[in-house]
Amino acid sequence: MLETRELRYFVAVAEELHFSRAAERLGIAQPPLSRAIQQLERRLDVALLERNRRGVTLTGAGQVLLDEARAILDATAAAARRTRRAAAGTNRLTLATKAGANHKLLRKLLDTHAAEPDAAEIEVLLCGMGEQARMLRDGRADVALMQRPFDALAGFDTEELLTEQQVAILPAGHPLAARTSLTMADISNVPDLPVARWPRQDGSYEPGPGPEIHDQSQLAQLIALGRTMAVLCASSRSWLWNAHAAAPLTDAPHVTTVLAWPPHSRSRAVAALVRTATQLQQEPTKTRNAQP
Amino acid sequence: MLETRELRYFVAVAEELHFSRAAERLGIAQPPLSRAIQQLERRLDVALLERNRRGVTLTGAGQVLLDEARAILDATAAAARRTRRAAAGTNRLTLATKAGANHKLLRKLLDTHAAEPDAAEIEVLLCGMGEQARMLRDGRADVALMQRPFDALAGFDTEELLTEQQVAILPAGHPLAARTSLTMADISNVPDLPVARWPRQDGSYEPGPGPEIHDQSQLAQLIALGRTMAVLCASSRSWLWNAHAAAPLTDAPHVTTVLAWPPHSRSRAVAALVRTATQLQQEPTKTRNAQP
DNA sequence: CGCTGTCATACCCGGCCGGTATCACCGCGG
DNA sequence: CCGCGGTGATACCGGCCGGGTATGACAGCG
Repeated sequence: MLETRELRYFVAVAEELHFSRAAERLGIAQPPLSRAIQQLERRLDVALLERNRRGVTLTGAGQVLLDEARAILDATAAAARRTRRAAAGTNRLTLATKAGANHKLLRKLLDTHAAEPDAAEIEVLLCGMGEQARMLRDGRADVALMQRPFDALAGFDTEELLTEQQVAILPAGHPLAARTSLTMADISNVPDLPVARWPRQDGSYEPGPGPEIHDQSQLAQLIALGRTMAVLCASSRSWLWNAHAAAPLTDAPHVTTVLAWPPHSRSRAVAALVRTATQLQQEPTKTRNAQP
Repeated sequence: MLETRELRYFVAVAEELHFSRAAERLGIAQPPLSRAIQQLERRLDVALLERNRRGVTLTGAGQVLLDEARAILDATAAAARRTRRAAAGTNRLTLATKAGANHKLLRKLLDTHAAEPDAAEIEVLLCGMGEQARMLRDGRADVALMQRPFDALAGFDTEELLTEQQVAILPAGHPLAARTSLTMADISNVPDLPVARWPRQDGSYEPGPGPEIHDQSQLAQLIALGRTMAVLCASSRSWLWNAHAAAPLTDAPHVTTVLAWPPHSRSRAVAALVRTATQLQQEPTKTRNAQP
């Protein structure tokens, strides 16, 4: 059976592609690390690394193990955290959500849930773009609000909460802001107003003229200054400034906000919250496409 | 960081609720096991087990860790198996499917995939009821055909392939077999023909008059003998005997056959098969609700 | 009040994990 | 051609820890 320590060592080497640096990162000396990796390869009877002159490369099998090991190490950290939190307060939940998104929906979910008998106390954890997945995976959160198709939902159970149109957020003074509706064609390649660029899953940005966005307050500022525009779900209207204008995008894909949680979670508290959310979803008229 | 060994030990104790039996199962003596669990509890600073007079019970935190640990151990076994298989043949896939279901769909999927350039060689692994999930989780399979809502799809990525009606499979001579369509009400509580009972996720059976079914051949035999009937998806017609009859159930929920795979799988071969499956799904006229 | 069955404690031993020192090898530059 | 720096592998050693045996503490029970 693979030991956690071996996986940790292997991930370090596979990421650094350098034994000495990996050893330093792990806080051990290089020879024991070499030996540990050799033992791992012997026990699996698989070549994981190609030792060339000048450096190390991953074999195909090594790449597979790297993916698997990362997931296992995340799950292990998650197990420890969840166990500790279960011991601390049995009726507490941590909900991760994008900072600044879905004010109303979140408010409604929390209010409705709090009204239930024996409702778990819910701690809200605000995190940056797409960080919710990591929070769920490593056990810092029990449940998260995420958005399809933006967030990576692979590996989680989900409950759909709200589907809404996307809108373009523009500087109030811009000519396009006068329009009552827009299309993707209208907003692409506007010379003086490039579309803002969000980070991808890995944190990198695709090339383009627009500014690189890290969080919502920065985006709001840049739009207000007339430097960029952004495409967001309709409920983002709730945090608009006076200097902002919003126009629906008729042909942009709809965005679905979902409640997500780790699939093997059998927690009573998560189940209760999901049940609450399901009921919310069945009477969506009050929140769907709500206008400010 | 939690070690695999500790998790293995804890799972054994949590399942047996008995140190000596758990130690025997693990192939070690009882005292080291006691010590290991104590160390685990000390390092987590959490009480996992309640040692009463006469036996052991799990605390809430212990229950949480049990769930997490089982998932981690499965993932660890999966990692080893997948790594070994990646090393053995880089362009091979194992597909798990229910024995006897979806002949045509599977055949079409395999044929279409084999026609692709650089197609991975696909090994088909037939397994019993709901075993596919375990096969995927512990790395014996890379991809599986499963059915919603019967199979537990939590934690997997899926691609829908085929949605079909359910049909009642009856002994050919039975009066109900003459009907061209049936409802759930028609077949529930038929005195001389109780509905067969399938195992649940945990392998147990819910109580009822019908026989307990383990596999499809046994079911076929029992139906042919006039001892039971069963409700299955329409494509099951393809394996019917002369002694069988099938009638569509107008009000039974539809069954969707999906291709499922572990969410973090970044394998080229899985991606290619999924792409093939997506294309199948886009031209569904030939297979959807296919009648024999 | 022993007897039984439970888990915990005490103690010992061997293996392995990690450290230091060193080697083998390669590329490179004088 | 020959050191030199830098790579990972090897050799060896010491301490810790995981595992074993023997035994204890304690509760239930006849």
